[in-house]
Amino acid sequence: MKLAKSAKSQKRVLDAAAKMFRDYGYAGTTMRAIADEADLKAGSIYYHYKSKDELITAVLDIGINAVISSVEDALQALPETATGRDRIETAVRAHLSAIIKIGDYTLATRRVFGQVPEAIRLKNTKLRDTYGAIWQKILTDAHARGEFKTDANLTLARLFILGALNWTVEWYKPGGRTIDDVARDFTAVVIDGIANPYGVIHSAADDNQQAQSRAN
Amino acid sequence: MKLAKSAKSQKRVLDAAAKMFRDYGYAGTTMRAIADEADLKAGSIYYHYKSKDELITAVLDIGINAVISSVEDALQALPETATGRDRIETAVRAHLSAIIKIGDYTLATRRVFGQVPEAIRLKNTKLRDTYGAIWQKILTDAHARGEFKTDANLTLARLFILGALNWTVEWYKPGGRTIDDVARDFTAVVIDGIANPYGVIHSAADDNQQAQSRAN
DNA sequence: GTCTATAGGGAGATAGAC
DNA sequence: GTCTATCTCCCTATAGAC
Repeated sequence: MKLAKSAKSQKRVLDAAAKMFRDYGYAGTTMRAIADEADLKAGSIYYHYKSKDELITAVLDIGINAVISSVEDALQALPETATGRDRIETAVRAHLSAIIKIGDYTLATRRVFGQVPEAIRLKNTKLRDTYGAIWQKILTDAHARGEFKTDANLTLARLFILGALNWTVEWYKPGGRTIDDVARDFTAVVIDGIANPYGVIHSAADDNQQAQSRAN
Repeated sequence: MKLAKSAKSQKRVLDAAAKMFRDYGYAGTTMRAIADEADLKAGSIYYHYKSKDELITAVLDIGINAVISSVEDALQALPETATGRDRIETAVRAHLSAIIKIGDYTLATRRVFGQVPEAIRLKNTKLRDTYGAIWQKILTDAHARGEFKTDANLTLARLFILGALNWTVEWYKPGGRTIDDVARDFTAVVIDGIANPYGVIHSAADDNQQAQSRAN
């Protein structure tokens, strides 16, 4: 699909805006800086966007929406019988994929969210709640199926998961660990924990037995 | 300990700065706004701090240092024999305590870190690495004692923990859940996971077969 | 220590040429 | 569609009175 000239430079402006907002924050990003990055002059931006507020709104919405739809699509592709573990791992993978594809937007979203004018923030908050609800559903459904501890604190678990996921955008870089690896290990921590299920049997002098017994 | 007049208004300026940086970001916060919040005039701030950069540096350092020393102190108060679980729960509790005491600084730190001039950011990065190292040590020590799964991905666990902890400052408010509750449940998720250790034994109507096949 | 006044530089946004 | 030129406003920081 070929883009018209207008749509093409509009996208250039949007990409540039995401990158600058990400690095310099909302107020710290000037229309001139965005224009430079997008290879045109400041005045020309106003042909595509009425104001700086309209630009940041677009960036914020894209950032969160991309993650939401990536995760939703991946979940819907799963069979009915998928377990909570399957769903968590799948959702984490989709979350990371979205970040890689549009990390500038996602990072911008996370970094400037607390700084934009209130009206803009409120609009975007609904989308964030939507994303939280997706995770809440994954957890409560699996809990209802008896997959989790009866007394597991699902709300807290969700907050931890979302916090950890929000943070991935700060450290996950393509080229290192694969998405699949991260998603698997991430899920393992949340689902199984890191504790040795056989209890502490170690004693500094003889960790041989330990290694053997743990190899089951 | 009574503070001299100078020290008192210096602290007022600092507190005001933390609050404004938190809400409006680095560039979005004006010296006038800080002055208003601190009940003096913009010009007077320069008697206490040479520049806006010096102010943000002070706020960033306080924000991260308070968390570091709170956690370090709490860990040192533990007996030698404390397990990884003890240490994690203690560290989480100390982290949350610090946030409650100086949440404005902690939030400011988290929110503006990505936006300050590079020189300032680099200086603060060392402190952040220090904090990461504290957690890494908790995990690797406990792992060496055989408390964790042999193949547990400690680096990822650390990133998970730090991400989740960084996020607590966005949702944890005094008056709701107690710090002790959050710390306990947080630790439970990381250490034990949320999975039902007895396998899936529940059936909604009759997903028995499904449960059996999953019980391996 | 805190004030007022202001220098000097950029900011967002608009108008009109091309 | 994009440019240049410019309006108006507000920023950081300084100087000197009190």
